[in-house]
Amino acid sequence: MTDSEYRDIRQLNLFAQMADEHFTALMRGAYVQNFPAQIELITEGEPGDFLHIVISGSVDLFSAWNGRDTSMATVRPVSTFILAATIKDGPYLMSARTLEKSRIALIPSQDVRAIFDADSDFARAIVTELAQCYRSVIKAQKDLKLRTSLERLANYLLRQQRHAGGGTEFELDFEKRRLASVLGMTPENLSRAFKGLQPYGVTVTGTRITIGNQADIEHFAKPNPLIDDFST
Amino acid sequence: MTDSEYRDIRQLNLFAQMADEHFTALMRGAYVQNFPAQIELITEGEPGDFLHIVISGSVDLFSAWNGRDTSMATVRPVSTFILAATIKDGPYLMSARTLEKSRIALIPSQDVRAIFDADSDFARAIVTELAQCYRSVIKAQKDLKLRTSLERLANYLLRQQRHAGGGTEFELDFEKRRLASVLGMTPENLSRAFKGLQPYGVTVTGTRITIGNQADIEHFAKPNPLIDDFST
DNA sequence: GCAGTCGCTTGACATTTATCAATCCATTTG
DNA sequence: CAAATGGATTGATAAATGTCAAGCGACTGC
Repeated sequence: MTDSEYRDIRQLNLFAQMADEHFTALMRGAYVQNFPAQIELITEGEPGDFLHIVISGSVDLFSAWNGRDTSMATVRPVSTFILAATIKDGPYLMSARTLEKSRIALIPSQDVRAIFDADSDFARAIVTELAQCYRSVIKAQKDLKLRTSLERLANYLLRQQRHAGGGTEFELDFEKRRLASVLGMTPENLSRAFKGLQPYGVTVTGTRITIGNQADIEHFAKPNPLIDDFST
Repeated sequence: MTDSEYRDIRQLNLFAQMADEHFTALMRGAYVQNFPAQIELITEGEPGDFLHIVISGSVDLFSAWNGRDTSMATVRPVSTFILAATIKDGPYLMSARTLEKSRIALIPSQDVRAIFDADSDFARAIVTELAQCYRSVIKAQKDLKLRTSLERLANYLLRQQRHAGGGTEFELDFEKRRLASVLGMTPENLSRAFKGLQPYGVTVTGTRITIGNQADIEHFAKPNPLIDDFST
């Protein structure tokens, strides 16, 4: 692990406040590996032996049942994933695969649990992180249960726009087939949904989105902080 | 609060291991109140000033957007709800209403956060509880995204059957309109879904369910521990 | 450069789910 | 007891969403 990677990890909310000694201990036990694209890092159901950190690249969390599968989330650098399985010492509930060439750090779950007991700042950070994750999933659940696919897409675009700086033009940050899966629809339907947003001034060219009329699309999407804000 | 209620709360996973002194301090600051049925205890968006504990009765957690609403979960005695808002010191993401006459304890969120810092056993219990909650929502999300409404109902019935002891006959534990909302469908569709399960040996009389052919319904439902087991 | 691959789009169609209206049925209430 | 209420059911219909098949277009690799 390079010094700069080490510092990036140290600056994550999860690790920022803990004692140097404990952070060093965690990092000493960590493995860092480079993976090519499309490698399955984790298979759901396996024991959650490692806390994962994406240092670079990106990772898709997905799940399968009865021949179907769905993307649950995308993890981008620098952040951790599957903290809950680590804490509960339970099986992974989601599988994970690299979307591109990625660098991943693996910290043994045992170490995380041991240092949780020894470092109260780390304990507090873990609690905050878990609460944040929980609330994110609750929001996703509300999005799914309360909105149609067209509304989900519209609100996704507004979130993405804000994330990209708020300009009228921005890029989708992943391929459409996976966006469709994240939004809980088929790729065919996503195509049609983009067309369905044209009357509200949304135009799409490849991965480039243009919001032609901010008021129109917002009036349609009705974004709500209790569903769409990252922070709350 | 009666002695027996006090003991019931003490025995919750969240409070079982903490120091007596700290538990007593939490309880000293708590309010206990009786509410009639159909009272809105919490409105989403308000600051999460209290950790709630259902002592008796039951509470529906729900959310609304753009004129629609959906039940997210039902809380039954004895357990806590909206721990995450308490921890994050953020707004409630869900509203809560009593389903029947209920007795509720309210613990100021500040107290919870203060004692979290002072009692490492309590801190550990909170982390475990949050991880559990997170994983439950992930499972609910998989249920919603990977299954049709008929499949969700079939798996719900199997879970409920197991929860009721595993016999061929058992009772639904809440009214159908709300079951429909929890499962993400309309009451009309739930009615039809019950009919749709008849070919698999499921019969319904009021709130009483009979599983006529265990193998048949399981073959259709394909329950999966990573979606349907409470514990994992 | 060109064949092959893969993702995206489109159209036709099927399935699933929601909506609306009417009715049934059990429970409550006067 | 009768009327009223509210949930449950049913049927007819509409809307949303998925499936299948075909074609387009960009990128990849020989």
